[in-house]
Amino acid sequence: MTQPSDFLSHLNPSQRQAVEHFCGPLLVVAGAGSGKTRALTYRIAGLVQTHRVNPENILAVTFTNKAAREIRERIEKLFAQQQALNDYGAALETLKPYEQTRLKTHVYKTFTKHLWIGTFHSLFSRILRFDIDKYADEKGRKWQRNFSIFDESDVQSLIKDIVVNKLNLDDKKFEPKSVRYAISNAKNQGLSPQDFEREQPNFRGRVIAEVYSYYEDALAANNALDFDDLILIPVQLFRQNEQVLAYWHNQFRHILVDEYQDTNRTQYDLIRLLVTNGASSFSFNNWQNRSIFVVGDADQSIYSFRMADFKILMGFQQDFGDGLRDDDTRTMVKLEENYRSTENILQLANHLIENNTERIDKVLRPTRGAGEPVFCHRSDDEIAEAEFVVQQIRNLERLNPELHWGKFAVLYRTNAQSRPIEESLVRWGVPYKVVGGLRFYDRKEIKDVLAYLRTIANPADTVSIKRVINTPRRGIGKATIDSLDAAAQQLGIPLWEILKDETSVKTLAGRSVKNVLNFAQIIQTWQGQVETLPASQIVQGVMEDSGYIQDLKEQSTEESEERLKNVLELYNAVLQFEEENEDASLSTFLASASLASDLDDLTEEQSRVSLMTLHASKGLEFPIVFLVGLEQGLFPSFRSLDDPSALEEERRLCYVGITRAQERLFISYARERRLYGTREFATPSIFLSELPRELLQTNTATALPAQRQKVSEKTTGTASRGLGQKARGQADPSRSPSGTSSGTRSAKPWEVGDRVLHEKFGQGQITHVFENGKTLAIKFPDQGIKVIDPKLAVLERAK
DNA sequence: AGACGCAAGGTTTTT
DNA sequence: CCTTGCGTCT
Repeated sequence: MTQPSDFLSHLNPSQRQAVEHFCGPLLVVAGAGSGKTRALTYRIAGLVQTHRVNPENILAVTFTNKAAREIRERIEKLFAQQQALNDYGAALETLKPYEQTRLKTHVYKTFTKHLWIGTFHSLFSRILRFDIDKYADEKGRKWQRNFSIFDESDVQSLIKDIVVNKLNLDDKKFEPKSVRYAISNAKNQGLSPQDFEREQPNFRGRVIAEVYSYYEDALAANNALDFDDLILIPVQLFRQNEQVLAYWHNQFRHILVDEYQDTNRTQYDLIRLLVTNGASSFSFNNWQNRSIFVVGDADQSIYSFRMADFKILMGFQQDFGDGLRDDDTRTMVKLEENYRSTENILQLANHLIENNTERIDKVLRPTRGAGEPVFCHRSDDEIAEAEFVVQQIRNLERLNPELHWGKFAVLYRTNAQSRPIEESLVRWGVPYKVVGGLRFYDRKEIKDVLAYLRTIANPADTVSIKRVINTPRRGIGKATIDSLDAAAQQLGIPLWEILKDETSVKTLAGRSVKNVLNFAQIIQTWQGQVETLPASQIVQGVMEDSGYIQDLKEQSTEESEERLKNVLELYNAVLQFEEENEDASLSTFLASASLASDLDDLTEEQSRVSLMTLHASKGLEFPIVFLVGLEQGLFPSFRSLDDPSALEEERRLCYVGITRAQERLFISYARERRLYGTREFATPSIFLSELPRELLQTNTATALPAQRQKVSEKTTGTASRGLGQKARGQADPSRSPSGTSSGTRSAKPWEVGDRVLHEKFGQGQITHVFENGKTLAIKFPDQGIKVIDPKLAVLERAK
């Protein structure tokens, strides 16, 4: 295209240094509002245009779909602008709409489509769709390319099932939630079940290791992965198969990582493997046509509870860089000019964060005027606080024509704090939205439909089958499902193998045979179409055939109407997905649905006040920001009060909150707050005492008091009451390999290994005997395994 | 199979 | 205080 100098002129010297970087390592320390996305996008554009790098060789990793989308769109726009100058000699904006569209399509087809931009999870799930069949874990567990991705609730119930039913343990003592957390942490540190077990000194740890191992069995049996696996398995695959690693190492010559402070150990390992091809990173020195470019800000590291480790960012210089000091290094650039906030707001942020010890020296430099003073407000309680916020919003909106509701944000530490604010907003008729509430893909009806689709895409996915087999109600009760499932488990085959076999169903399903067969028929029909029909048609077909739509229509309650609407919304999402992805298939759609936090909210609400947690606010900006609930024990959270590094993370969270504000910032706290039903006196947050008085305007003459450390007492109320008393229904078949058969022609009981002759299926061999011979599993050479009732079938001994 | 009642537990949660 | 989930009852 044209000379890159065109767009370099939009950059300050530090940004330019980052963007002009070609090969080798570079750490970009990018303060809040310093234009890091700009640096990232311009650099990618520069790689392609100036250095003629093939877009397919560029891997840009983010943590959110939103960030990935933003980068992609901005690159597209950048290219389109260049192309406009080339083709028309005019700015893109001055062209006719259809000319703009033509340009953008062209740019997409020739450049952006080929870039590997996405989240860690989506990019590496894509890689696993190519290569997971080359992987086996240390116990030999294998997965296929049509794997399902289990969400958090699938995973939790799986773990609960293991704790209660497999290990017969008390789920009070081994809460599925905390066991799950431990397993997730293990995976995020790159530990397999065996690795993990070796590290466990005590009983509890070893039990968790056992759960972990069973959990992996269950995932493999379902041909399913959890979120952590999408990172961990590539790492392990790359380590065990050097051809696979070499392939991707060769593919991704230029790797960029956004929000590098949020990477965890496993993600770091993954990046390192791709960069170094498995060579020790310290000795790795071959930067020929290759780069690693990371952007991050240790001061905005707020996800340590999800195993993110900002020390990985702090170690970059030693890991990959030249390790030289700030003035001499050629592998680090700092972006310190802030383009977002007024000087008053920035000074406040700078002062606050200087109270942290663990950081990279960095000061945000203002580029804008001083602005209004930051206002710190004290209220009597949370109701008064909410009232204050809403009155401020109303006044500002009324007095400033340019300030519509969408320019305000209220940020809080915990979701529970939204309620009083919402109530006030409702009372005064101010429109608002709570960001990051219930996710679209977490709705029951959406999960139901997705479970149907997963059943079709991946028949081994027993979790999904069980979810939908009787949804909507089709007369398949618990007893029937248990009997089918028990047989499958004892045979060590997926439930679906039983369901699709008419004979087995007839043997096991009792009164519900017809219903089960109908269900299996529906699924099987659409399975046959997966390769030939577009995903949208399968979705539509299944939703109708399954009676799911019909059922919702018949209910015709307010709730079911809403659900119906959502299901149709999902169908639209599939259509949209097909438009945007030429490799759209049922599997790829399901992956994108599992990895999406929400539907693409393209109707960017301009007319509502935004309410969200501080965590959810990262990466966003608003002209007017309210930061509420600045009280000890709330913010900072009581769990951080006795842990210095946790307290520093809370402080970073506060720093994130402050730096969201562009024009005006309001901070507030209450003297008394309702918490879990009881009113409690509140102490002003320690963070307030760290803000310079002269930058604050207050509503009280009272100086903000020095904070008193209040350690709330944690209620420990788990009286465990012995082991779980759940009856375990089945006799162990291995204890009674033979049984008595009443209605067969043979007096001698059937045994495993017996050769039989079946009236219809011919020669076969018994592989299992259930419940003293009431039913048999017989393997026929052509028909596979069938579960058969010897009382109903004409069965002879064969030799 | 569905509704109702009670007990427990309640930071944050990009994927 | 309020929400969620499970178990029991009909």
